[in-house]
Amino acid sequence: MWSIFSTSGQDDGEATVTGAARWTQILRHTVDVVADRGYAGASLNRIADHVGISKGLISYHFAGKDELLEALVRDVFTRGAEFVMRRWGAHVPPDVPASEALRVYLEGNLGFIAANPRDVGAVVEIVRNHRDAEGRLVFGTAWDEELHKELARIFIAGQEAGEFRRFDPRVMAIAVRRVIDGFTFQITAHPDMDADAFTAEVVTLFDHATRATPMETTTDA
Amino acid sequence: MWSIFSTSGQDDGEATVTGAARWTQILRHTVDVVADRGYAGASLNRIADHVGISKGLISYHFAGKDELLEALVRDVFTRGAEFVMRRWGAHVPPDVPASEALRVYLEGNLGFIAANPRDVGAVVEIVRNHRDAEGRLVFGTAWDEELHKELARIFIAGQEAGEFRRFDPRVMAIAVRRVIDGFTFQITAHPDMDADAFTAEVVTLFDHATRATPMETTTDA
DNA sequence: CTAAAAATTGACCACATGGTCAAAACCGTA
DNA sequence: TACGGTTTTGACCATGTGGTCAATTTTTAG
Repeated sequence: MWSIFSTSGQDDGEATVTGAARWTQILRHTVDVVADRGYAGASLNRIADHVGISKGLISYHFAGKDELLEALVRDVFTRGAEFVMRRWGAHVPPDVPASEALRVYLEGNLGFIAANPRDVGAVVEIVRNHRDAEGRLVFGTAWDEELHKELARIFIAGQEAGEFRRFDPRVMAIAVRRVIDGFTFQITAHPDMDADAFTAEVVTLFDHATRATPMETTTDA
Repeated sequence: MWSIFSTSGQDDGEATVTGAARWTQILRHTVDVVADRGYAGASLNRIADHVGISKGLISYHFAGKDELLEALVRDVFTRGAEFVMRRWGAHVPPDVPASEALRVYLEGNLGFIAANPRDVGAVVEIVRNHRDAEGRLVFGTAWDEELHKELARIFIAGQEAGEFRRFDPRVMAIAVRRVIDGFTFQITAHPDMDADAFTAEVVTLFDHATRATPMETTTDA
């Protein structure tokens, strides 16, 4: 699970302590700039100004803007994966019912977002906008594909166990991911919202959406 | 309903036939460029090249890039509203059950997207990215707010009628809108997908998500 | 204390951006 | 044909972009 990037933790190629600190500092400020000026507004100049350093220094620590953004995405993603896995390990014994797995998945993801809204916001912005020279999304497609496959596995397991009704796992996966990402926007736009209440609503929503109705609990079609 | 823009139909300020034709032509090509190069990749130069005219001519027909993008959004939005309203009028007699209203809402929206994926894709791209000089989203917030309110009305009606279970109408509205917009991305990434099947799945999903379970059909808490 | 290494600056580059404008081409019509 | 309005171009502008690099400061180690 969670395997788009094979990286483990800090992939920060900086040798010295100073270097690593700057590296982190630049990433943190990049998050801020992207989060409140958007992908298009996050120029190297603006980021440098925001950090309080010269633009050249960014180039000293990162090969180019692409690498900076990639590092940002990788960093937040890795932390998110750790966060979710920690919860998973704590709450999910082997062979849990799929509905439990789904609940933990949702709570984990929404929990991480609630705790790091700006970071996740920046990542979403980048994933949704960063393109190569030919105009193809750099992360976009593969990213979604991976996350959807992951969820689909949970759904299929639940359907085979008769726990979930029959539905297209792909469509349900899209719905779940879309709602999760939507939460990022919501919490950004309304920072004072009740994240736990939102989470509870979403969990219930998808519980109803997936669970087999008593009469449908039969075997195959 | 559907009232962010008070405009009715073509707001095209062009007096002559030629002018109106160019106006439309530029908008159509802008859709194409935004749809496959993204918001950031849609420069006036690229749009002009794509149309086969000089950049200056765009400025002749539109006061600026902002106005061009606004016109684009308004145009597609208006057509979408008409599309949905037509279906509504055809299929929805007064005092329909809320579940029917929701179904028609979903089918209308997804139907329009399936019929005009690139146009809607471009609009989503613009709405999600276009910012003013201070970095605030120009459409983003108000846009969502309006659409959510609309859906919330349906949900509240359904809950008052005992047809829907008790849930936060706001959260459900967010979920519905997120899934609808997600469909735009899906159909863009996989143009050969089965839109009707997807629609059916989504309708079922939200039917389960909203409908009151037999035992819950009671009155208030 | 000194010399090498690391970190940092600021000037610079080629290029793209949105926007302007005078000149030219096009057009209907008197 | 000549006029007047509309349409269209292409050169131009100020600004911003990502990126480079020699020169400089700061840190580290011998």
